[in-house]
Amino acid sequence: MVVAANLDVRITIYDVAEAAGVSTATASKALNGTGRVSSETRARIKQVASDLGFRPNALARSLTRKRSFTVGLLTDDTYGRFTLPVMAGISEGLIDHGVSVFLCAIENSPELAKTHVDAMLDKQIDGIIATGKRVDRSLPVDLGHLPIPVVYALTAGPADAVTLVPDDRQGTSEAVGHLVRQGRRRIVHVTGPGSFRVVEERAAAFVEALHAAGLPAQTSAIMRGSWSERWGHEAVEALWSGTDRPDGICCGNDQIARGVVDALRERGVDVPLDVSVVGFDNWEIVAEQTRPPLTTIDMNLKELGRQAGQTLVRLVNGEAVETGLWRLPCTLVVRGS
Amino acid sequence: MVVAANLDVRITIYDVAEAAGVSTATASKALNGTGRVSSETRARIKQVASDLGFRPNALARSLTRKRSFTVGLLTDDTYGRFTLPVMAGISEGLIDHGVSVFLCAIENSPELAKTHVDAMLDKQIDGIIATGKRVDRSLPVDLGHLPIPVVYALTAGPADAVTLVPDDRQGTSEAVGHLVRQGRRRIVHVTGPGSFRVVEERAAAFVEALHAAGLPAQTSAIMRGSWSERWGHEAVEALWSGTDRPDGICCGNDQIARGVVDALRERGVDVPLDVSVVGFDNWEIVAEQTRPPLTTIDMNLKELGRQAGQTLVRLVNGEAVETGLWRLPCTLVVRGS
DNA sequence: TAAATTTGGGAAACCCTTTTCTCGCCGAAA
DNA sequence: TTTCGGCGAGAAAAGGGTTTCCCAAATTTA
Repeated sequence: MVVAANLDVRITIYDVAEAAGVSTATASKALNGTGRVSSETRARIKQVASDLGFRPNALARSLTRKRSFTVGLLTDDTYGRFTLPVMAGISEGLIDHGVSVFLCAIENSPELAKTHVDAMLDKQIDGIIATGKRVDRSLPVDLGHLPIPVVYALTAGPADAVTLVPDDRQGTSEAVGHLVRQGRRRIVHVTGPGSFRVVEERAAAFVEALHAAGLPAQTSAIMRGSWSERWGHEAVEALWSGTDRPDGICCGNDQIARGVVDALRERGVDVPLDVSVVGFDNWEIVAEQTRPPLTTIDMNLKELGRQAGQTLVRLVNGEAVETGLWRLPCTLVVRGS
Repeated sequence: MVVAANLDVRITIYDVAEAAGVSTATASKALNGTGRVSSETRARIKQVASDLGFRPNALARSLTRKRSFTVGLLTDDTYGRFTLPVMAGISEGLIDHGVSVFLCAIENSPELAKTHVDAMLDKQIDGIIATGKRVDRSLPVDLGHLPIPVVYALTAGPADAVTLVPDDRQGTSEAVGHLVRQGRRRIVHVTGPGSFRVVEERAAAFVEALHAAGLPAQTSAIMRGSWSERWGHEAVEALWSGTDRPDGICCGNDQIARGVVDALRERGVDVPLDVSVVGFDNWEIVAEQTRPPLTTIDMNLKELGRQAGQTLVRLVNGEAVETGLWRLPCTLVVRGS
């Protein structure tokens, strides 16, 4: 049988105290495990609280504790391809600590960002996580002089803050390493626009990885374009119109890789028999639908989000945390290409 | 010149009252536009508050007002293709009302969902928006007996609540109407698994739209499969192995449409010269990269999110709102297919 | 001019919890 | 038997606002 709960009458600590025949001070101490309360009294109060279904009002608690167990999540990425796994990781990593997350989609608008930040400050949030879609761009709002800690994830932050990003270099090494292990010797890098810092980082790592494998690395082996399938097609056309055709292609993202694989198939080049292709991002919707499914690099964004959340909690708790850029490892995901 | 703000010393209403030479009661009334205060006094207090940079502590305010100007957003969709635009719309539609949004990724776990809901209830949220990836599935938590209003968006809700979904029927009509206007007469529908309710709704609307156009509509013109590019390929293969080939294909989503278009191109069938193809979802990353770019149906999910947020606010304000399923119109987006 | 209103503003209670300070009591040491 | 220390518990003061009276002065009405 279901007992009709008095949903619109919240049980307060006064009710608990009265029912247990103690003062609210004692009830509070008993319930929170602070202060000095005899174990019998403590047990009794806890029992009463549980019987009554008492749940403390977090607002009132935050008012005195000056901790709201709430943090803000700022993002300029409504498209969400990168941000969403990060957000999910943050949410997951924080709920265990009883921390809730305010979502703020700021749309690249400084005014909107300020509105959100002010609203959250008024709500006494404990900290902020800033996240975006580009590691080399910062959000259109200055979070540097806030009275609360800020952690940056997948967006540019100041040097004296913690900024979490995927380790693009290590990820690229993994990709090249895989191609080398497949016996590939003529490897090229088809990547995005040089205006993206990750492009140059990965390009440098690409050259380095080839060297490490004892392979020649011409800079001509690095082809920059857009982050699109179209560019994958164009790159293949350019490569196959010459005589020095590659047998391994390391791509800047999965969309380019998809274009490359499609273009190769259309030319009758077999993947992975004739040419091996590795993508980047492990964007499953693209990687799994490619024929054959893409071997690619996963940036472990969910884990990155989780760590961002936990780092923020540590900062809020006053723990010392090493500032600067944290590069989190990427993982090779082997599929069919 | 920048004045160094005392960031760690919050200005309270006591400070404002003292500086203005009035009581806190008067200050509160003046700032909130309530009670009876002379217009000069009101103006003076407002000026003082602004000079001091006073911002009320939302926690303290919520404690007495019993309104926290915070709502919860529950989602089981960490992949986010559908949810993210909805979330962005919610966030945008609510910040104008000074309402912040708690993000809860519940991952299909009832325990996690309950943890989140309890945490938010403790934080005195004013309402909840439940959102998901399937209109015919509900979240793994019962939100029916909560003391606060709940709005459902893109997920199944009880009949006595407001549930917002895209108008799949109208969207399908738009798609078919477009094909008909292109002069197409032999139109088929390549769609997803029959286990999805939207599939059957769209199928029914497809038949209806053909009738309305005076075209014959056999049920054999509806081909159900998976939501994948692969299925698009397979469907084309099946269709073109017969003699009764279509000249218009209405697809269940953009991925299927993409597969269809690719398969047609590989067969040397020209899109849109020989065959017109319409997708569904307007998932830009797919639609724009298809060759030619996909004509498709946009579900206006951001607008749906915005309306969900505003509806929730109205419910929180005690306004009467018509319950049941709200079908929000879709829009045809014409591209090259 | 006296009575009845209206007006502007303040005192105090309230929202719910935590925390500090105080105090009585009991057992142990002197 | 007195003193001291520790223990358990409560009173009261935050914490930062809002809101409900209530009162005195100014204004209107009779």
